[in-house]
Parts: sequence; structure tokens; C-alpha cells
Amino acid sequence: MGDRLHDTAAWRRHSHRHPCRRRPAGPRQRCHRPGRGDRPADEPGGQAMTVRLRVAPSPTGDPHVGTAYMSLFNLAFVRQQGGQFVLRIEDTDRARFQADSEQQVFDMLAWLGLQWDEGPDKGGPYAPYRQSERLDTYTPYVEQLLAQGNAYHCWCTPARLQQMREDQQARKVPTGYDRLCVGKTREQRAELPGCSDVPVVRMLVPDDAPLSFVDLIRGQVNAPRPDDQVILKADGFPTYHLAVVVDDHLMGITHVVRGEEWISSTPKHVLLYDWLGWERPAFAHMPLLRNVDKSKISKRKNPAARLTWFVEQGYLPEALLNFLGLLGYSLPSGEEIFSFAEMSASFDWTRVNTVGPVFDLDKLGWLNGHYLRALAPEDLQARLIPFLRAAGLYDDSAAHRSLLAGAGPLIQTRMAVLSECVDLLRFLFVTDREFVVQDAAREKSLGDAGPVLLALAEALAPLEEWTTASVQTAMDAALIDRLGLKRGKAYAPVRAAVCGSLISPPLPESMALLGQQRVLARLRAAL
RNA sequence: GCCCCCGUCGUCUAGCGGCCUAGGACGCCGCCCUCUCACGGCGGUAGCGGCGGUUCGAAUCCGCUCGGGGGUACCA
Repeated sequence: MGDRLHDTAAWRRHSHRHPCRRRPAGPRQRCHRPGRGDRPADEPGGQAMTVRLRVAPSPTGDPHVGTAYMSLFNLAFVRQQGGQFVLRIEDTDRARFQADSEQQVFDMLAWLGLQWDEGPDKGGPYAPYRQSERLDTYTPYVEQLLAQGNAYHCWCTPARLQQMREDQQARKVPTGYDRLCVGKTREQRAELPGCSDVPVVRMLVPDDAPLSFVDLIRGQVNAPRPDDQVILKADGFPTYHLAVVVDDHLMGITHVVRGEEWISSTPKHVLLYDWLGWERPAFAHMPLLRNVDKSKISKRKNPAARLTWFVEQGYLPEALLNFLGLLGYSLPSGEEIFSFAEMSASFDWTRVNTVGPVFDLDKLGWLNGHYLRALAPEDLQARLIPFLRAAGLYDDSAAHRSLLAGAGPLIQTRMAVLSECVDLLRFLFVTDREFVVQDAAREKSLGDAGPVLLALAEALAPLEEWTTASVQTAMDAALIDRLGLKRGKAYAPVRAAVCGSLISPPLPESMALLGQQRVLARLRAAL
């Protein structure tokens, strides 16, 4: 594989942060990492290596927001370095596999504009990119490990293993496989209880297994001593640990970027790299996105854990991306509104935080509003249509198109998410038969509004020109000048009668769009 | 239970031993604008988990403690 952009180079490049404080006690070595801008010479041989990163989701349900989060950071680095980004589907868990999940992953990443260079759908020099299609690539390595004495067969039944763990917990000792099967032939093992027919293959983890590694984000990290991890399941599928190492190596992955939850299994992976004689990639463990209660973000506790939720709610992909970039990360400039290109240009692993950020929708709503307001009128309309259509309000007729063109600008500052357009614009698109005045609006604004509505109807009926200006002029003349009302007081009942709600887009504009006939009909209906 | 990771306003963050009586953003509160709701403008609220060290000086370094999280699977 030659020289990759290895740990130290990438590590040295940043790192004013993470002083030696996380190094284990013992003989203290002084950190001597240069500060920012003090870049080391290029790669050995004067040739910059191409970085290759990957995201490897499991198709086990709705695409997870964590996949987008990881992809964003992977890609920010890849594009900065001019490398490649690989999408690999890790479908070794047959029990949780869901057929349509993979396509949803493609769709969601594409929606976000996170484009991968190689993957199951677009192929590439290291195809196939689905682990289930790579089954025979793993077996030689299992054989090798077995032959080298780094792995062994284990016939223990799940029941026995569970019993064993319970005993260990009861005795307050670390849980782990007790190596009953080590050094035994199938026949020898069969004489003992809890023996199954089909064996699995386990790693024989040595006592001196390396437990610490350098992390691009955290510096030196210590991880727990691994158990004798199963690498080949009874069903013939490799476990994640074997598959990820083999695939990452074979696919030339230079930087393994994944969630913090993987820190504890990194020693297993390091061991496999070493046993197989492969160069280790650089590791970066991202902080975990959290629910409001600080637990690892889950679909159960947080609707936003499902990527499709953002589409359903009407978040803009650019806003979600920006928001994700703000979680656990900040630009050197301090700017909080930024594009992917801006993030990528200044990207720096050491600026990634080690604390898991709470995924809080408030700020996303604000950001989304910001991007919403920046949309060109036609763009906004196009994005609104699916929501209006789904609500049964929009049929794409010329009349509807024209209404929408007029209404878009009126609600552009009034939405945090696109789906809110439905409630905001219902009064405009709803048929006369279906139009209703909400109870709250009726009670609050229509109680004694008869004279006001009547006066207005009389003033508007003869109007020959029906525009925002003419409506407003006539309305103000009738209600403010003649009846002596304040505008706020005067408009409230009109709003209720015409829009059916306590809140609405600006009234004269709304009435102009609605049209004279419908306005008059609603005013009279409210009398 | 055992192992590992992490601890700055409610939330996202800046901070890299003196520039910190800790800065910004979201949220919240108030005021302005105003036909409602928003947008926009202005102002305010609120934080270094605790205790010990090191140092002339600590949010920044060290230790302990407390708290949170993750892992502990023939899931990923």
C-alpha cells in the first residue's frame, strides 16, 4: 500500500490542542507538536499520498443521522485533501438486515449533497462494496489467522456463554470468554457440556496486546483489553471487526473515521492489522450525537435520529449540513453560517470536540429559517409544492401556480420549516366548502364584529380594482377613518373571517390574492 | 460489576498559563418596528461540577472526587 498519509503527519499538522495530559502516567515525554501553520514537509518521497476515507453504514432501518454526521466530516477532510470517499454497506448482520434501507441511505446522502466516489451503486476499483458480496474475501484471512495461531475454533453455545458472563458479573470480575475451547479438538470439546455443532472463530488475544493508539481528534487514547472476539460467526459471516479491517485494508482506506463508540474495539482492529502484517490506518473517533438526556442519539428518543424526518419536516439539506457541522466543531473564523466548501477548506481534525453534543432542534430551526429566507422565489415555491400537495391543497393548475407565486414571498419569513406552509396557506388554497374559521379565532375576534365586517363588505363590494393597495385603501377608509378604529383592532376580525385564524400572512396582501368574490363571501359568512 | 472516554451559560461553542471582572450563537426575557405572526434592530439573562495541588499568576497543567456517556454480543 506504500506510504499513506499516516498518523503522525496528519496528527502533527494540527494540534496545538490536546497537550500531553491524556498520556498515561509514567515517564513523561514532552509533547513537541508544532502549532498551526507549522506544517511538516510533504510525505516521504515528496509525493503526497491520496487519502481515502469511507463511511460504512449498516442497512438496518431508516438511515441514521449519525451516518450523515460521519459522512460530512469524512468528506470535509477528503475534499480538502483531494482524496476519495467510499461508501460501503456493512450488511453482515442478517438478523437486522432490511432490504430497502440501502437505497434510503443513497437517497439521503445524495439529498444532503454528500457525494461518494465509490460505492455499491457506482462501482469502483475495489468492488464489490457490499460486505455480503465479499464473503469469500474474508475466509483466507480467517485461515491465515488460524494457521498462525492467532485465532481458534470455539464450539460454546450461546447459552453457555451467557451463563459464563452471569457468573463473572456475580463474582465482580471482568467479563470475557474463558477459553474453554482453546487447544481442544472438536472431539475433545464435545465431551464437555454446552457444545454446539458449528464452531465460530475467535481471536486469541495475547496478554500484551497493544491497548493504546493515536487518535486524530483525541491524541493518545487508551482502550480496554479486548475479549477473545468472535471474528467468524457460525453462519459463515464475518463479524464487523474482521470485515472492517479486511475491507479497509483492501480498499486502501487511510483514515478510519467513526463514532466514539468504537474506541473500545479499536485494539481488536489494531491486533488484526498487526497479525495480518498490514499498516494501520489513522483513526479518528468522532463524539457521539446525544439525545436531550445525553444518551447516545436514538430513533426511540429522538425523531431527528431518522434522516428522513428532516425531509418530512421540511428542513433544507444545506441547513442540516451546516447544523451538523456546528455540532462538535467550529470554524477557525468563528463563523457559524457556512457552506460545505467553507468547512472543508479550513477543516482540521483537532478542532473536533471530544464532548458529545446534544442534538438540539432549536438552533437547527433558526438556521433553517436563515437558509429559507435566502432562497430565490422560484426555488422556494418549488420546495413548497410537495408539502401543499401532500396536504391535498395543491393541484398545480395555473390558478394554483399563480397563487403560490404570490404567497411564497408572504410566508418566507414566517416559516422555520417548509411544512409550516400548509397551515399558513390553507386559507388560500382551500375550497370554499372546506374553509372553516378556527374556534380560537372565532371566539377572540368575531364576537361583536358584525358592524365591522358589514362596513367592510360594503366598502369592498364596489371596488373595481382588486390589488393589495386598493384593498388596503378601502379597508382603512372604512374601518379606520370612518369607524375610528385602530388598525390592529380593525384587522383582527377581518383576519379571522377571511383567513380563519388568529395569525396569517399580511392581510391586504392575503385578501388581494384570495380575490374579491371569495373575500366578500367569507366576510358575509362570518356576519 | 468490570473497562474506557468525557466534563465552560438551558443548548452549540471560543478559550491552548497572564489579553478572561470568560467571548459568540441559539433559546429565553424586555424594548423598537408593526395589521396578527414572523423577519429585522437594540438591550438583558445565564457558565468554567467540586476539592486539593503546581505557579508570581489556572477555565487552561497535575491528582482526587463527583457527574455524564460509551463499551462489555455468533449487533453494527
